[in-house]
Amino acid sequence: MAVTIKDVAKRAQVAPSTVSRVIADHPKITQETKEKVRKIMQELGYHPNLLARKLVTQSSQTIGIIRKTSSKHSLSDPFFPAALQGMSDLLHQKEYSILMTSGESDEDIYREVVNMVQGKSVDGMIMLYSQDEDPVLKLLLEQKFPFVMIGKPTEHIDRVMYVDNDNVKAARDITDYLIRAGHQHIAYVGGDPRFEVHKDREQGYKQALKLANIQTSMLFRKEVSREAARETISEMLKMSPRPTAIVTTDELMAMSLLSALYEQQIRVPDEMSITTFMDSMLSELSSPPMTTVDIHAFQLGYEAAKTLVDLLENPNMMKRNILVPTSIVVRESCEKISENEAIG
DNA sequence: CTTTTGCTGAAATCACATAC
DNA sequence: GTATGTGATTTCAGCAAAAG
Repeated sequence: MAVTIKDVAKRAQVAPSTVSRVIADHPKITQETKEKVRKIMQELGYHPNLLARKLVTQSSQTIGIIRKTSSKHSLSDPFFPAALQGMSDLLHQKEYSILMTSGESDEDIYREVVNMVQGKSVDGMIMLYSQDEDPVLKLLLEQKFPFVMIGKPTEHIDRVMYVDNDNVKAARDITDYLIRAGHQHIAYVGGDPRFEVHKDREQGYKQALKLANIQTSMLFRKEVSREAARETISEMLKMSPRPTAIVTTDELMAMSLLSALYEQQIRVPDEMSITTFMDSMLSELSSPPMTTVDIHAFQLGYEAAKTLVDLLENPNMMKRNILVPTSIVVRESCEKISENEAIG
């Protein structure tokens, strides 16, 4: 039999309620009593029964994390571990544990979320994505379940607390950076436009071109794979005028494009500049090292978790959204070009 | 003598399985 | 079909001792 609060109480010659208050560090218990009880807990190897606690408090001290439907790469995408680190950093401080969806399909994930919500296995959720017509979002809103989104909601924006970058501005900035480096023909390789983040960045790219009076936009939407990257690059090489710079939305995409450029013996950055969002070790260690838009994924995760915990502690709190600033990290993958080269 | 402090100890409560 | 047991928490009336 496991040691219970009553065993501790008996041994320490106090009431069970006193032991409970010691655990909670209640201010009305003297330091002396606390020390005595804690010593007994040590001796007996007592640990609170979390199931029992959950039963009475109606809280699991657990946060659910909803990943987007995984392409096979979703766990290798450096965004995920970086954001997870930020979330677990704060959640650990606040003594919450983490429960993550593990499903591969939309249906699996939806079912897992239903289980978490209806089964009350988590107190709140963090969504790691924002997608059009998302049944998961609909469910959370209908059930009035506490959650925070990383990304900007496409609908019900007044009812959702979210943490995001200004992706439109970030994409505009990085495109503008290339324009000011002399590039006139800038290709953009985006992701699935059902996700808000991809829409925003695409829009930012277009805005920058428009502001610079550049007519030709070269837009690609590809999945992340070696094959798709090869296709993209060979399509680009056939274009006239040929792009001298690439903006990508996804770090893994950037790496696969870099690899495809290498295969085609296109020199980076001399013949082709390339830049991406997200800034992990991959960008730092690639060859050449990659100029990136650092979206501060750690901070996105951290702020999302912080907002959620605040909300759980104070359910009536005012709706709050956070924009995490982005910054351009300059490395060797982009180069200035002269007017002549740009035309030729 | 009254108030405050620091506790007591019983009871209600939670969701659910199993026993009666 | 109802009663019971699980373990921790919270509440509440109440008590003894210390403080005012």
